[in-house]
Amino acid sequence: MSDLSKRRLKLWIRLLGVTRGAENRLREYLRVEHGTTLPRFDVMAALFRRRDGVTMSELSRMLLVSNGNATAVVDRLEAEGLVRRTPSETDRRTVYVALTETGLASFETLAADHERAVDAIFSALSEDDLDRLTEVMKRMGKQ
Amino acid sequence: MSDLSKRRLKLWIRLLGVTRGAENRLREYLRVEHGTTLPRFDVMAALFRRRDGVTMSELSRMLLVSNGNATAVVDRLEAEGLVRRTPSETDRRTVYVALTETGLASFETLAADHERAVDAIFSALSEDDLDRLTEVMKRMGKQ
DNA sequence: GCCAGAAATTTCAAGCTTGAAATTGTTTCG
DNA sequence: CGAAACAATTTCAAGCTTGAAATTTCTGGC
Repeated sequence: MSDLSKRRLKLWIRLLGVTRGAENRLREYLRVEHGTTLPRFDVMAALFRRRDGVTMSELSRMLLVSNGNATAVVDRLEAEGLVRRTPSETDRRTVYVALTETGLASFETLAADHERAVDAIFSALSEDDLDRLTEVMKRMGKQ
Repeated sequence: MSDLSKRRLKLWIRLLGVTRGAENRLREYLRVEHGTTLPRFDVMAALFRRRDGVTMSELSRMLLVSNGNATAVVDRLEAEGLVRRTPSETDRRTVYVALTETGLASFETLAADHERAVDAIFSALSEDDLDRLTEVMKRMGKQ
C-alpha cells in the first residue's frame, strides 16, 4: 500500500471523527433545546431551501438517503403537521412535499439556533481555513 | 447573523455532504464485495487497532456511539464468531471484547480492500491537500 | 390502442442508533 | 461495617436507515 493511500485513509478516519462529533453535539442540541432530531431537521432544511416543494425523489437525492428513509421521516413530520404532501396534477406517480405554515415558522426558530450551534462547534475555523476547506470540499463534491 | 457564521454553516453542510457521499460508497462496497456493513467494519477496525481487547465503554467512546449501540453490534459480531467477550478478572462489571482468530483473518482481507476503496474515493486529494486538511482536522478534534 | 419497460413512491423486514431505565458491581466516606 | 454515590454493561422502546419487492402510473415503439 502506498504512503499516499495510507494518508488518505488516515484523513478519512479523522474526517469521520470530526463529522460524528459535530453531529452528536447538534443532535444533543436539537433534542434538549427543541425536542426534535437531526433527520427531521435535515428534511425541514431541505424543504426550506426549496420553498415551492420538492418530490420525494428529489428530497432523498438532496439528503443522500434512501427513498424509504425519506418516506418514513416525511410520514412523521406530516403526522405532526409540519409538512404537507400534495399530489402532482400532471403525473399521478409524483408527490410534492412542502413545509406547512406551522412547519415554516417552526423551522425559522430552529434554523437561527442551529446556525449559532454550528458556529460554536466550528469556532476554531478562521476565514483562511474556510477558504481552503471550501475549495477542497467543492473539488471532492464534483465526482 | 455574522458572515463568518454563515460561512461556517455552509462549510458544515458541504462537509456533511462529502462525508455522507463517502459513507454511501463505502457501504455499497462492503455490502457488494464483502457482504458486511459499515458499523460492523468500524467495530472490527477498532478491535484491530487495540489487539489486546477493549472494554465496551472504550469501544463506544472510540466510535463515538452510544453504549447500547456498541452492545448491539458486538452481539451480532459475536453470534457470527468474529468477536469474543471476556469478563475481566479484576472487575466483574467490565467485559473485554476482542477479535477472534476468524475475525482477525476476516478483517485483514477487508482492511486492504477498504483502504483501496478509500483511496479511490479521495483520489482528488493531493499531498498538499492532505497536509492542510490534516492540520485543520487535528485542530477541530482538540475541543 | 397495446404492451414492455421505465419511473415515482410506498411497504416491509432487518439491522442500526439513541437515550433512559434496569441490573450488577465497586468505591467512598461517615 | 453499611449506605450512598458512582461505574460498566445490558435491556428496551422508539425512531432511523437501508435495500429489495410491490404498487401504481407513465412513455415509447409497435
